[in-house]
Amino acid sequence: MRFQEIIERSLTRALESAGFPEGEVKMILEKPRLKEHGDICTPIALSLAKVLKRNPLEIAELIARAASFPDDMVASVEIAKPGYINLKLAHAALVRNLRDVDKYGDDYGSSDIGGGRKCQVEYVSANPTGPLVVVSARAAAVGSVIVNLLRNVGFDAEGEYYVNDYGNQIEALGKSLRFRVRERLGLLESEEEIGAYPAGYVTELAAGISAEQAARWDERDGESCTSYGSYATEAILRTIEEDLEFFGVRFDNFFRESCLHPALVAEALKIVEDKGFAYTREGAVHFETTRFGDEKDRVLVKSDGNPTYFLGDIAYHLTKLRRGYEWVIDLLGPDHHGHIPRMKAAASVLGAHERWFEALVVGWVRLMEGKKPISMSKRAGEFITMRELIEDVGTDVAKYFFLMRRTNSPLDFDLQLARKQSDENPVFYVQYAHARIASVTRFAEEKGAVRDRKDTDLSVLSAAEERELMVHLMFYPYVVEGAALSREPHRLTSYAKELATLFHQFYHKHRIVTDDAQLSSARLTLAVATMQVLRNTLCLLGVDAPKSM
RNA sequence: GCCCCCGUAGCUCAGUCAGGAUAGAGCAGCGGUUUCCUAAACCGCGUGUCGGACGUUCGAGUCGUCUCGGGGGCACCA
Repeated sequence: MRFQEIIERSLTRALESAGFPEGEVKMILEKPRLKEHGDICTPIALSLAKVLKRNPLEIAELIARAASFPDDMVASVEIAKPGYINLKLAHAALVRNLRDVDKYGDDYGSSDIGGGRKCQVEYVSANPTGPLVVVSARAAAVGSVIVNLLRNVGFDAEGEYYVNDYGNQIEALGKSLRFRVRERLGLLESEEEIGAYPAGYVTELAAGISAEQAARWDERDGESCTSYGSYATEAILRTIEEDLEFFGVRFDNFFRESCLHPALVAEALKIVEDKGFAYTREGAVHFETTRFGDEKDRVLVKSDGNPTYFLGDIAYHLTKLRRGYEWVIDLLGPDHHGHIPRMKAAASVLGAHERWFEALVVGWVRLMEGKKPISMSKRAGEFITMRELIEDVGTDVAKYFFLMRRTNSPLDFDLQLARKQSDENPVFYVQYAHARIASVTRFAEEKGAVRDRKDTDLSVLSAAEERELMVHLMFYPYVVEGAALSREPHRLTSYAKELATLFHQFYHKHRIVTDDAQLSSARLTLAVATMQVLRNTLCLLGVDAPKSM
């Protein structure tokens, strides 16, 4: 059982025996900002004071007196100013945790609170009409970490990429490709237009198509350009997959929109109609999403008889429901946040429970060269791709930058800063702590210093820096759990940075490998535990944990 | 016009979901630390209208209303 649970239970019992109503207020454990306030605090008495209209300090006093914590868990209980109850962890608990880190290793911090429930995170899902751009890189970083986090706390989580390989845009892409092919072959007629995708990568694709091939496609498809379209889509999709691989992001599945047509799309439509949420106006079938709080009703079938993207998306989510996911998370691009209400409406009509569908919006990424924003225009074909970004700054740096901030907040990505292989670059700070410990263990080995797992007397770790480091290690499972349950990867980067700081401070003040075999062994145990937790954190972030730098 | 996101230190951001203890980091700037396990490190130096106003509260960066500024969305496109 986690220490938080033990403490929560003790506090709940204390509330009971002191005669305070249980469940009236939520049990909250916090990490105090100031060291003097102990390791854990709870404002429970303050919350109760509000409900009971009594003096919070008195309540805190009564709870503190009624509470009995295990001696090997809590060393002291204090009440403070407005009504806080501050707890100090027992050294025995910190030591026990150190042994747990050693024992569980890569699994330290994982849990089973997900209960094996099957869930899915859909992310990136960029249209296969061009290379991935920078905002997709951010989505890739964030989405993959959310999958890692959910798995780590016991969910059966999968990552999926929805491939929109169907519809107008594919046809438009085909037209642009045909233009480039005919351009190369000198077959262009004066009135032909380049179409929606003038960028250079289409020209490159055109180079791989022979005159014979083009002639066959033209004969078969005429103006629809479907063969050009599917050729381009497949080629682009392959580079997308390669680029994601290069970025170290792996999907469990690429789901193609084309396989939804026409059967599942028809089925989805029928469900909306059968449930009475569809009507026809001006020849188009509408979905009354306004009944679920959307701004306006949305078209499902256009008056030309073709399904909209939205209907396809409903069919797609129908498959998610049928594939047995107990909940699904969609990472949406910043320009798609307006789709959330209609998707919630759709999920509801499909019969999903209230919280089945969750949308997370990934914020904008603005690339900066120092203070200057880099202007990008997708139409003009001027943009920096994900590939170019990670070739420029490296995958670890790119990922870390994307994961340092809250998912939905806009991000200025400073290329100048990211390129620097120096202390200005936060990812190296954390990696350096890991490499430094690895180096110390090598040194210890040379000197014959041993980290004896069983017999080491860890009670000698009594310095302030040692204690703080141990406390922080103890909080790791709590941080992972919080990051997973709130879908906030940036908590991991914050945690890693703090842990690195605490280690560097400890390292600076105390020599690890000395003539004192007992002390060396104890400090090595602490250092190695820190390395393990740094590695676990970096692993969740998908960032390398180097043994030397 | 309606809706969503953002507005916290010179810069980039945590903290807002669960209201509480003197609002925190990093970077930039200035000064210091190495006979000793990696100085990609450590230590010291911060007078912030938490965009603004009003409200709820014993208590508001956090909740509510209004407002200002920045971005985005409001297609029978995907």
